[in-house]
Amino acid sequence: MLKESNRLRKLWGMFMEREKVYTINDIARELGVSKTTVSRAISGKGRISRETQEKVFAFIEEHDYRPNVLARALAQSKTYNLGLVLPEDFSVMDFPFFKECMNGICETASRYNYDIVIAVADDQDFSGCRRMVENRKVDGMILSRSTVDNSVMQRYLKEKQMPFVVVGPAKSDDVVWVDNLNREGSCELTGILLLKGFRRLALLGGNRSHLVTESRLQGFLDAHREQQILVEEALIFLDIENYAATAEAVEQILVQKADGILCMDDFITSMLIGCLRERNIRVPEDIKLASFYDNPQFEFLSPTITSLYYNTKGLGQNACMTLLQLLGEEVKEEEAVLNYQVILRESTKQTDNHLISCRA
Amino acid sequence: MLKESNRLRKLWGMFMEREKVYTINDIARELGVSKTTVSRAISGKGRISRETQEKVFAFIEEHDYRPNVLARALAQSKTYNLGLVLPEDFSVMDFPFFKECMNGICETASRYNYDIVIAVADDQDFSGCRRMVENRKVDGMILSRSTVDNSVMQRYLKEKQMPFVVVGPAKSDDVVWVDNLNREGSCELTGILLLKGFRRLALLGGNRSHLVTESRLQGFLDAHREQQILVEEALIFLDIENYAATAEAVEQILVQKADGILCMDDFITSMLIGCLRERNIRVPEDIKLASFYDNPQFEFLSPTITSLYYNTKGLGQNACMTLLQLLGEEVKEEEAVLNYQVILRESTKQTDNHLISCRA
DNA sequence: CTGAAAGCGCTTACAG
DNA sequence: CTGAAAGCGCTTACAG
Repeated sequence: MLKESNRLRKLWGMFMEREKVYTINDIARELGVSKTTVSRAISGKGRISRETQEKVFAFIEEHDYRPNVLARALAQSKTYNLGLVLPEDFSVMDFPFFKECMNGICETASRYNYDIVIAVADDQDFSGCRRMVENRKVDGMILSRSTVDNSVMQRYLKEKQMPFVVVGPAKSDDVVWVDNLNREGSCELTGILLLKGFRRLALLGGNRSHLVTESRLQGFLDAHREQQILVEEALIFLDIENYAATAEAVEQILVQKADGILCMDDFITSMLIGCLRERNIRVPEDIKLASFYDNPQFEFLSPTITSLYYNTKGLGQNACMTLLQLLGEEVKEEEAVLNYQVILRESTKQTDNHLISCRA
Repeated sequence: MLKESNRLRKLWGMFMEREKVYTINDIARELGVSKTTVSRAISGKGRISRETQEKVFAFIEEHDYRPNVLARALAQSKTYNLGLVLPEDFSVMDFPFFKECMNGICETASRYNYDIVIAVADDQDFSGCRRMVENRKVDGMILSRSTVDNSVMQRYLKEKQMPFVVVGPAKSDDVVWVDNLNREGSCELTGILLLKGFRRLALLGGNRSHLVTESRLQGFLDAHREQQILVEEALIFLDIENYAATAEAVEQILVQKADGILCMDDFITSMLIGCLRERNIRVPEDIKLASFYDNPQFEFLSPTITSLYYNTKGLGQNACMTLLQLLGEEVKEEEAVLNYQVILRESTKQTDNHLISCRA
């Protein structure tokens, strides 16, 4: 094992000398100024003459000097790292969400010269999160949307006075969070379907204790209220969490003669599609169908599914900006607009063609 | 904006005093020893009496002392961070791979008290990767499998003498990499199908310049050779990268009367399923089908797909261990076994029932 | 506007 | 086995 290890290290030229790496001391010496001055020139804090600053900049440029972030971190007791907590397992349907969100977070973080450190953690086991806190590896944390409750972890972070932002709806009031406009989006999608003439829309939702379920339900009701169309209570099915529940709902939907089905998320949609296919019910010929989240996984599906598109990357950016603000960073950019877009596709087609309604 | 920022910070009690956090100096003073001694007790390096060490440990335990990782990092010029480079975009089919792999990496890293810092980067734009290097935020890097070539980034890392490990097949010899046993797995799956009586297996593969395509092709050939069965060249289709190519291959496959189709990856599988469905060709009644990677996305698919399962989490763990070795860390645990498992499901069913062949 | 000095909290030769 | 001291590369009152 040791021999192997040495072989590998040699491969990397670990024993070769590295190129000279400058420190603030070197610069000070070369330029005949104090390192205080150099530090000031770089940070831009405190008074400094234009001339001196330019001299320093020139040197930095020429020798490609980069301040040692570690040293700065120690001096300022700041790490310039943000923690990103991801759940250990999540539904296949949620992958695109996490990836997009992460891209947004990384992009914004690096713009402020912060890095993202990840931890896999949930309420059952947040040792990964705890390590970060105890080792003081991060200045703050982003808790990415998790289906399961993580209030224990949140309490821990509060106790340790570690600033954090939650992506997704928060259960408690004194938690900073960012989220998609679930209620508004749901209202928009429902509204458009109502305008298209649907009168007996069925709604399939997940666990009723999840806040997102509640928001989307409210949006569904809002849209009906706005257009003064009565909601058929018997067509609202919540707690749809498995295939059996979906099948049962489909049974009811057929009996109640719904003219369209709205699924609150893509997990439900995928189960529903399976159900309908099994019973040889065709979409959109026999029944129309729409989903609340636009999943790339359905790209190859036939028929294509009418759905809501959310700006998930923007959500990640906002989460990151919010956290940076908490940390006292001066955030200069505009918040990303967390809009949604209804994308009409084949699954709700009647006589009209593709039509895109865009709320800008 | 500023006001808002202040409100948020108050929310966090940033202005409250934090609990006393001990330093190595405090311990030294309280215990009446030098901080050198305390440092030695903690690190276990150098000679130290049992008695003293225990005294230090007791104090640490009682006051829940944690060394400041930043300070240690500066003193040792080590960050105890590993970079994980992810591509900006990847196919939906690859999500499970990345997540599993990441879980493995994180798990191993934290066991050695390292953290994972992520960067989104590829050859087109690896500024995220570059920032990490320039800011010296990490001790080494893991480049996760990317479909596109990232040799420019690799050259950069070599030049900067930043140790790295590639997950997936490497193009060049002097690169350290870990990968699934693609050739062996492919041979195994093919072999089992041949044993089941298939004689005219078609093979659908992706870009022929990808090493993984080559490995899986070789495995396919190996299996035929082992059982002395002739390979029908006309049934091998490479460069299947879009729906049109898939459709064309299907056309040929029907003409050539293949009795089964092997897809090299799940992207191809999903296109193939679409194609077959469009032409009303039933699986497994009309033709059998198997895929080289076991994707949870096909969970709900009917029929279920016979496929190869890889230990992706183990792959991540190995990648991390390999990197830690490169960094001179004494890796004590066993390498995870990178096995594969052929999982027979409905899509290749003939008269026999479910059967699982497991190579342990 | 500039600098000397102390400090951030560790590690590590070196000397005893 | 233990300790005084220098050092890691920055920042930041404080004094000029």
